[in-house]
Amino acid sequence: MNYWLIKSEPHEISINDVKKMPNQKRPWDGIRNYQARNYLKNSMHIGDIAFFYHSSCEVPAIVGQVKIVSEPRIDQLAFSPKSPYFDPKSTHENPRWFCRDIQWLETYRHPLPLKTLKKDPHLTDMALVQKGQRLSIMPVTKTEYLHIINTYF
DNA sequence: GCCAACGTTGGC
DNA sequence: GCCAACGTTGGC
Repeated sequence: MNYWLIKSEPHEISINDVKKMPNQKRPWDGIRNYQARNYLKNSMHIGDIAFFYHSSCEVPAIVGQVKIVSEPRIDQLAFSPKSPYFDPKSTHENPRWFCRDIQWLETYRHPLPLKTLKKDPHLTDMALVQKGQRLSIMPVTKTEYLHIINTYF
C-alpha cells in the first residue's frame, strides 16, 4: 500500500467534481509526463490513497483524499485530435499514456495550504515542497501521510 | 504576468 | 549523444 499526492487545477477538475461523479469515481487522465506515468502505471496499486491537491489557484492546498480504484488503462484522450491531451505518438498498437480511476473519499473542511506544509519541520523532505518539483503525481511516505493526517485533520 | 526549473525536440 | 531553443508547470 502506497500513498500519493495528485495535483489538479480546480477549474478543470476539483475534488468536488470527483465527488459529484456517478459512484464518486472518474478517470485520472491527461498525464503527459514520463515519470508521472511510470508512477501511475508501475508503482500505484488498487487501494492506494492519494491526497488531492489543488494547483495553479488562489490557495494551492491539499483539499481531500481519493482512492486508486483501477488498474492502469490506456488513456483514450491521447487518440482524440480535439483533446488538449492528444498525442499523435500514442497509438493503439503502442499506447504511450495511461490513466487510472480514482474514487472520492473525503473533502477536508479546511484545506491544508502549501504554505503550511512548507513551514512544517517534519515535512522538509516531502516531494511537494522541494524546489522545482512539478510532477502531477508524487509519492508520499507513510510517515508523511500519517503526520499530515494526525496533525492537520 | 513573471520567471525558475524542468522536460522535450530536433539539428548537427 | 550533445545542446540550444522552445514549451510547460506552477508558485508568487
